[in-house]
Amino acid sequence: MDDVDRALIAQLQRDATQAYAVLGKAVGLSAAAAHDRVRKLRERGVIRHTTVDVDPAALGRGVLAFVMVDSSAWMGEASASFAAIPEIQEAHVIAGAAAVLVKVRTATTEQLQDVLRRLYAIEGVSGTQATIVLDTFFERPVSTD
Amino acid sequence: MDDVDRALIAQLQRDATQAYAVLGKAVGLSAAAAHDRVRKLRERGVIRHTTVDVDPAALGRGVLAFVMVDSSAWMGEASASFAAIPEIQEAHVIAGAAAVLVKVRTATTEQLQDVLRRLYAIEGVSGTQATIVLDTFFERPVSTD
DNA sequence: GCTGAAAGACTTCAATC
DNA sequence: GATTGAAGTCTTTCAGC
Repeated sequence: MDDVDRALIAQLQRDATQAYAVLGKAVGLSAAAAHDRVRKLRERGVIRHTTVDVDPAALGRGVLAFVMVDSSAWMGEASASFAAIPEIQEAHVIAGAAAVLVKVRTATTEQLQDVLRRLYAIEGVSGTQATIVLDTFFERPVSTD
Repeated sequence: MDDVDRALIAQLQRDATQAYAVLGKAVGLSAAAAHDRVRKLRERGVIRHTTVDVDPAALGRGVLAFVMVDSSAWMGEASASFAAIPEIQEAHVIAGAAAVLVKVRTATTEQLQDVLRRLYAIEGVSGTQATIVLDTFFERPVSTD
């Protein structure tokens, strides 16, 4: 994991459709060498997978909210219960109270309310505090700096 | 934007390196037809770009926190100030108080403290409340369901 | 809007330094 | 590890339906 690897990752985060010849030239490597480096980064799990970034609004998910989910019990094993709600994009166990922070995307605020209802149905959930996002400044890949 | 488009997007979110022949077969289309559909989804901005998903820990960003940034003034134009801090992965203007919610990834909690210091240096910022993530249940693409 | 085929470009591997 | 060159595969385009 040296500076060349980091430069390759930064390039791929920007555009993973680049040909290895172009990618190599950008970091000062031949196509085959760039290919070999990227292959190893994938093998080692540094690069998990290649995906597409989709406009949430185009998929009918224009409303973004963060919801703090309070619970009366340890939620460390409740991952599947949250994953079963497709509107939930992320779920994190947080420090402090026994709580989970989730990132939710819905089409409307009515649907957000419905997600809250489904959250309450999860065993142990005792409360929710939703925070609606008015504007997203940016969402970007993990920095390689 | 029909069910076939949604199926194509779901496939690409899972693995954007698939050949169009494979992609087409998965949704019941020829390679050329799948290619044409995906090209149009890109043109229309539904698919914004193709990227790689990187393990944050491998990049020395193993600590995740969400920070609520309170301010004494309207923060609607402060995007660049947040973007200048590479440890900040996301920044959202939220409803309620004049506040911004940011997602931060650092190597250590000491570095998180340093990010808080840099946040305070932004014009108008009056306070921060950091919430450290103990465990991430999941982070996934926007659902096509 | 889809199919099938052809041309060109890219990935991928082996040999070599 | 990196490079060069060759082989195989995939992307991309276009005429036809």
